Amino acid sequence: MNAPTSAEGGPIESTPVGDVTARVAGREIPEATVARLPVYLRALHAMLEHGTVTCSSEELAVAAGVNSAKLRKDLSYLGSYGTRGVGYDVDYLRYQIAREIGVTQDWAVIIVGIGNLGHALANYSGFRTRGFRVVALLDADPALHGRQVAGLPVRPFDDLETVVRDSGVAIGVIATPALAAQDVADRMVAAGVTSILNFAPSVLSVPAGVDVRKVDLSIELQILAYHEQRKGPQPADDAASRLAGEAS
Amino acid sequence: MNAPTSAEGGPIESTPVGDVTARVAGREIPEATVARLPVYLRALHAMLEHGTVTCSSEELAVAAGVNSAKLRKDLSYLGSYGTRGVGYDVDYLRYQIAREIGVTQDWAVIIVGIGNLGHALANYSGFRTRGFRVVALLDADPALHGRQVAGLPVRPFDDLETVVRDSGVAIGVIATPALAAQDVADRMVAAGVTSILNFAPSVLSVPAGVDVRKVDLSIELQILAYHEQRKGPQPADDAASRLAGEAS
DNA sequence: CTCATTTTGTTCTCACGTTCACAAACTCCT
DNA sequence: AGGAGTTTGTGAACGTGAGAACAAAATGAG
Repeated sequence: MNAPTSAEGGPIESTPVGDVTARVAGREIPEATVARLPVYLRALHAMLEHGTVTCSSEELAVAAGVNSAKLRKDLSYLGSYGTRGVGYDVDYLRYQIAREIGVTQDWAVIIVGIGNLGHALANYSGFRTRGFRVVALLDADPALHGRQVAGLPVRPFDDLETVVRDSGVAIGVIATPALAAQDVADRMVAAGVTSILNFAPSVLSVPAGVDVRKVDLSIELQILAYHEQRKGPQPADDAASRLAGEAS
Repeated sequence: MNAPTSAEGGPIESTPVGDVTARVAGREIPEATVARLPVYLRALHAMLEHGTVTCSSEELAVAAGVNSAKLRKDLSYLGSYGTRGVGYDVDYLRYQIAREIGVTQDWAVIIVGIGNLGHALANYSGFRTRGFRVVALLDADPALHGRQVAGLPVRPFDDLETVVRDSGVAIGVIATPALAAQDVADRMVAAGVTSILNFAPSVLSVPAGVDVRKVDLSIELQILAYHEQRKGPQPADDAASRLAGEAS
């Protein structure tokens, strides 16, 4: 009754995109590549701090944990920023990737739900250093209002619309319990948020044009459990059975 | 110098798997399907709590946020647990998926790195209710040792081997800073851990046979930023420019 | 200047994942 | 009992992604 419209509650998949193809034509970057660009970016950052000026696709591929052919193909979607026979200029490539992703300027981010996880997210330094700036922490619980977390005061959830308008927030992070997530998402969308990172274990339905990405801790563990179970039946509770594999 | 051997530090991809194909033959579940099974499981759980006894593939698909054809194909890899013309028995299907994933019994999990994130993970109730039991919290910082977090004492990192042996831990969670992550992973692997969930922003290299899954908060945000940037050039900092997209 | 060497950018092929469409199978109504 | 109506399970078409292999371009030696 409350949810906007639209099906297509893409959990990890992206939104349909649609007309973007028509606009730029030939500058479409595959989703799989987009997901790897931040990894390359981080590797390049590390190289810069290490003083490395130039690197080959092979070196960067190793640092990013991917195949070098895949790396080159990924980079080719951005343009030709390397020099044959030489490699890539680390700083130049770093800038080009950052520009393509859009993290050359800061993005304003709000976090809704300042529980344990929200706390951790607010304090996560990786945001600040990667082009994101947390501009507001919101929570529905009055007991939290005014308390300082990571240098910011926790504000009432009803400040949402004001914050979005004043700061031009486009990205919202949901760290609430599952039951509240859809309502929070609806309010965010209504306020003008067009990208949502959802940590709550629930499927969000949002209108087309709004991107939702989901991070689910227990799902990750369950995927690991599946593979673990296949390796060898070791129920984890009886410690002894683990030895059966190697030793004897 | 410290890292074990093996390349293939699969970030999200799974391990090579290898001989498993030969062992069971015909019971291989595609990785993409494995990643969705926990979502179905959660939806079924919700239905059970709601008192729903039977559901169609369409209903479950909507609840899980996927296409119904995809859902049916996914379930078909497990076997034929539905009834044509009727649908699926919610509780029966829930059990079958849980069994396939391997969460009918509890898995012991350890968390290394009890900072803000480790704190949040230790308190995350989703673990306990989904077949995972946090058996130990480890941290290298002596200042934390002995402090109670989520009902468990923080123990020295050097207790790792003891804990793994005593509890038969197969799954380790890394919530340390990036620099420590590889060392922690190495110690975990040496101690017998064969599945790792890595929250640190670094590429881990582990031997074949060890699964690593990575959760990277800033990467998720960067992917959102990319799509956000494509929607319309709205730099987020200057709030006014947000209007420029449509008008004029 | 020419040639060998290095490393990128790209093409081609194969495998995987998604979606459609439909036959098989079950229920319910007459 | 028979037929209409549902809903599953699956075969086939289609699109996307991964990896191998190679041509193009740059450097450096002679």
